Amino acid sequence: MPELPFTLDQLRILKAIAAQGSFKKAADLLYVTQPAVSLQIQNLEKQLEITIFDRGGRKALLTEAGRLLLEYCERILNQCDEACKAIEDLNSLKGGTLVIGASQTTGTYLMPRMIGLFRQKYPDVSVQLQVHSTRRTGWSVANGQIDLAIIGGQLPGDLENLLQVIPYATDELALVLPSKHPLSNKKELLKEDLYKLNFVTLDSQSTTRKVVDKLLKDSGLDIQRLKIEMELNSLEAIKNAVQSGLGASFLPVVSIERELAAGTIHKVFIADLEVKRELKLITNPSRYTSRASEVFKKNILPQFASLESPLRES
Amino acid sequence: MPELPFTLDQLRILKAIAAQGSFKKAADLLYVTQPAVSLQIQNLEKQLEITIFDRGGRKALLTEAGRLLLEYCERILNQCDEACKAIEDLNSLKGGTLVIGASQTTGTYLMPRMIGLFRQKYPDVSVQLQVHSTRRTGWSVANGQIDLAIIGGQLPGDLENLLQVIPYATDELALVLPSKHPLSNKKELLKEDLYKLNFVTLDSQSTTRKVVDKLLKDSGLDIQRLKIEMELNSLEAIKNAVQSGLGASFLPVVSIERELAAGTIHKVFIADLEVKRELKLITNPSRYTSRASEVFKKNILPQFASLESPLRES
DNA sequence: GAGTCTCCATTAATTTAAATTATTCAAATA
DNA sequence: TATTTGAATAATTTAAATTAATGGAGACTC
Repeated sequence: MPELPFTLDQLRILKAIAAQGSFKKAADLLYVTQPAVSLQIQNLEKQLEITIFDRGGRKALLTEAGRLLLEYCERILNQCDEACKAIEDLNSLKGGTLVIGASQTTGTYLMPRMIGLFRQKYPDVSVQLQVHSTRRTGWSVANGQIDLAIIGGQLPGDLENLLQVIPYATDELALVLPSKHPLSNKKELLKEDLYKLNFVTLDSQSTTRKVVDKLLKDSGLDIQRLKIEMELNSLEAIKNAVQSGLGASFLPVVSIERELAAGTIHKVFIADLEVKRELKLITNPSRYTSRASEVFKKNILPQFASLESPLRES
Repeated sequence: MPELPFTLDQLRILKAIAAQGSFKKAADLLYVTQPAVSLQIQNLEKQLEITIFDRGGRKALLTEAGRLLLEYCERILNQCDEACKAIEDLNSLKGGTLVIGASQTTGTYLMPRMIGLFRQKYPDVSVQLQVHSTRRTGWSVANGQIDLAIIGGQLPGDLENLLQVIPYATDELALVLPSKHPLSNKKELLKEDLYKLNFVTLDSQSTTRKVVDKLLKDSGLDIQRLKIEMELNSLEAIKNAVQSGLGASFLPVVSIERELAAGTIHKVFIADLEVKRELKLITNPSRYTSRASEVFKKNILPQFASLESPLRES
């Protein structure tokens, strides 16, 4: 790899002299002294083994070699300016990309609203949302493919230490019934009532399903006795199934806001049982945090966080 | 004019690290120490207020900002390389332009051969020949529009001091007669014989004409008594006129080599009279001398110079 | 899982380079 | 010829880069 025979400063000086037609004026323009300019040009001429300026008369005139160099000089300096601008844009969030990871639920119901708000504030940052399993999302954050993510499940142990995990919000998994279900007008059910219901659930691989199962089990219920009508792999499908009267389900409240308002499904409380899960923000502390990521974490997330979230403080 | 937030060296280092995936390897590649690389990148990051590399693991990975900068970096460095190559080409005469000035005579009969030889040796240098009066050529050399010139006449006094004038060759202005002229078979004429001839001459403005007039006058001839059949402004026209038997003329020998060989015109000597003029090389010592000009002066001109020329020495 | 190796960051000391001031030189203007 | 303006030069000061040595964190070895 060859050494560079000139510096950007020298090119800048060359350009200034060419524009001003004088070493002195160029020096004034660049806020340096005239000898500094003279020396830099001398160095440049020495290194390139060419004469750049005719210093004959009152004005400094370009030689042929000087004109040739000036052409490249202009192009190079323009590229530099452009690079600076691009970097500035990136810093001021007028560009760049933010990659957000999320689980199915948050990715479907929460993230779109967050991203909408973010894009409203920073329309020039392109945002990419990657909806994957908790596990895969965790790994993506670990190796830098994702800037930050919201997950609802439990990370594998090794990732737990590697990543920064901040409790972000509490997501209630509400028991919902078809609106014409006999139990749907009751304010509160007993745990035992659950055994009378037919459930439409997520498939058993899903993090949300696992969370629900664990909570029900922990509260003393025998989940084997619960009747599962069908297992679907999409929350939307489950919602439709419930609305169609096919059964009950535990669904994240964020996913059924519209349906609850429209009255097409009913949410019922269960005595002594709250099915809730912690949504957690995960980031990779050992990796570079982009401005966009920083801003998203500081300004956007708190607006959607529940009251208990540590993010509320910032 | 804003200060530049980075240097070419920094960009070079950035590129090397990105290519090698390691600070150390980049340092080795660039023949500098590792801390030098680290510091340069730190400065770059500080100045641009961005993080360029993820130094998390074993490898140095580019951040988004880093990738953005690298793109510009490559473009800028490419331009720099191109500029270097262009300058090198210019230095090694693989490019550039040589502007040569000449009077009518040398421009028509001498220069084309010289330029041919030059172009044979340096086919990538474009050569421009400007045929003008001695006066105008002198001024063009003075203000740098012409790199070097061969003139046959006398420069205005003010230019004489400003420019470097080197005697280059002696150009004989031979007396030529139509081949069927009664005097054309004589070996030598007497000065008085000139009064018997009809002359076809250049117009009285021309330098060559003035030179001839002066020499004849100095040798004791009364130029008023010489019969001038016609005045033409082109040597070629005069040659044709002589060949057609319209009269005699003093013509530069270089311009009539072919005609003498073919015997279509005759050259005759005059006793006690040599009509000769000095062809002079003029250059501008206060101006930059291009490589092409240097080479032309040193390598090409001597090959066509007469024995007495100082250029023969070099 | 302890040790070693590799790689990046940091610090201090030296060296090198660059900018500045002051001065000289040259050319153009009056 | 005297005066002014611009560029080159010399010497000092100042800043910056390099070197060398140290420290720390991850990765491979046994």
